[in-house]
Amino acid sequence: MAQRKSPPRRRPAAAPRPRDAEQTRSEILHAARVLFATRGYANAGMREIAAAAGITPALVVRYFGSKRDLFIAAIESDIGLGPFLGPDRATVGRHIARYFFSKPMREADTLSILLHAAGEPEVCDLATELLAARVIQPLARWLGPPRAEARAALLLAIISGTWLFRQALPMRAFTGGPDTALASCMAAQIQHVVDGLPEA
Amino acid sequence: MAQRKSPPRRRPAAAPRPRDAEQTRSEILHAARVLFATRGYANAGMREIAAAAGITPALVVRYFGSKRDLFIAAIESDIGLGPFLGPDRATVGRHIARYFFSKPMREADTLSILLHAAGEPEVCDLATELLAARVIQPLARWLGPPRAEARAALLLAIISGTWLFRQALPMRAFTGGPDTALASCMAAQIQHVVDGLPEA
DNA sequence: GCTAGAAGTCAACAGCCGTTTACAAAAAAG
DNA sequence: CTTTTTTGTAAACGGCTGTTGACTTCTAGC
Repeated sequence: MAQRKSPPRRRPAAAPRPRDAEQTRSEILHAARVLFATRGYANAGMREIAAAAGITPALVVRYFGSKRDLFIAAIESDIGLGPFLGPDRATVGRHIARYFFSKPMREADTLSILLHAAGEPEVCDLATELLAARVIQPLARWLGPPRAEARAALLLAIISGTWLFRQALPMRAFTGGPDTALASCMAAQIQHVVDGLPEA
Repeated sequence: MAQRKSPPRRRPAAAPRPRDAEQTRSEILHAARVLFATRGYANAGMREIAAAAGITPALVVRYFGSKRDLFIAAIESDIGLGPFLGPDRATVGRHIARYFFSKPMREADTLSILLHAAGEPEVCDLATELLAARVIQPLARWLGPPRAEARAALLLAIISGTWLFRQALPMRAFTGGPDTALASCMAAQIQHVVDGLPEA
C-alpha cells in the first residue's frame, strides 16, 4: 500500500539506518543509560539495549567490548551536583530540592544508574568508588568543617533516598512536583545540613 | 580413614540430613532473606539459595511454589521501625541512629530486601506497596501534623539512603559504628524532622 | 569502475536461569 | 510386615543471557 512501483527486492521497507558510527555509538550509550537507570544492571539485557538503539546486540559488543565496559562508559558522566556547589550557601537547599523534584522521573541520570548498582557483584565496586570520588569528596571539600565528610555522606543519603523512592520505588508520597510539602521539607533538611547541623 | 568397618555401600558419607520439614522450611527462608538482602532479587538464584540452605533447588519450589512466592514470604516480616514509635519523642533520633549503626552490616533485614527490589520488574510493586503500608503510614500517623506524610517520607529516605550506603554500596564514609560523626549527624537530622521541621 | 574497509545483520554458541518430572528413601499408618 | 505418605535427590526441560564468527551491504579512496 505504501510503495506502488519498483519491486522491493532488496529494500525490506524502511530506510536501512544511516551509517553514522558516531551517532550510533551515542544512541547505544543513551539507550544503555536509560535501561541501566530504570531496570538496573542485571535486568537490562544487551538485546533490550540494542533494540532501544535500533540495532543488533552484536553491534553493541563491537562498539563497547562487553556489557561491563558499556556500563563503565555509561557512568563516565558527571553526577550533576557540581553546579550547586557555588558561593551561594544560603539557598542551596532550595535549589537542590527544586532541581531533583523538577527532573522528569525515569530519566537516564547517573545517580539512578549508580544506585541500581547496589549489590550487583560485577559493578558494585565501580559504583561505590565513583560515588566516593565524584560526590562525597568534592561535597565534603565544599561543605568544610565541622565533620565535613559525615555531613557530605548524610547529604548524599538524603538525596539518594529521596531520588530512589521517586524513581525506582515510586510511592505516592514521593511522586509530586517541586511545590509539594515533601520538596520543601527536603529543602529545609538539606539546608540544615549545609548550615552546619547543630549537635543532637 | 574415617570409617573402618561396615562397608559404606548405602551411606555416601555424611548423615543424609534430618527429615524435619519445619526446620528445613525456615532454613530456606533464612537463606533466601540473606541472599535477597545482599545480592538483590535478580542476582539471588534458586540454586544459590538452595545450596545455602543445604538442599536441592527442587525442594525450594516444593516448599514455596516459585521464586516470586519465596520473595513474598521473605518480606512477610516486620520492618522494625515500630519499636521506636513510642511516647518518647525527644530522643527517638538518637535511638534510631544507634540502632541502625549498631546493626551488623550485611544482615538479612527486610529493609535491605525491599531496597534491593528497586527496578526489579517482578517485585518492585510489591516492595513499594509494602513500604507504603507498613512504614510510611504508621510513621505519618505517629508524627502527626504538620505535613505528616511528607515528614514520614523524608525520614524513610534518610534512613534508607544511609542504610543503602552502609549495606550495598559500602563507602568508607558510611562504614563506621554508632559512635561516629555520621551517626550523630544522622541522629540530629532525624530528630530535626521529628520535632516538626521549621520552614525553609 | 574497482577495491578495501567500515557499518551492520544473522545465526549460533556455551552457560545459567526457574521450573518440572521421575525416582529413592525414610517415616508413619494400617 | 506391608502400604502410604512425606521428605528429599537427580536429571532434564525450555528459555533467556552475553558473546562470537561468518556473512552482507554500504561507502570512501584510488
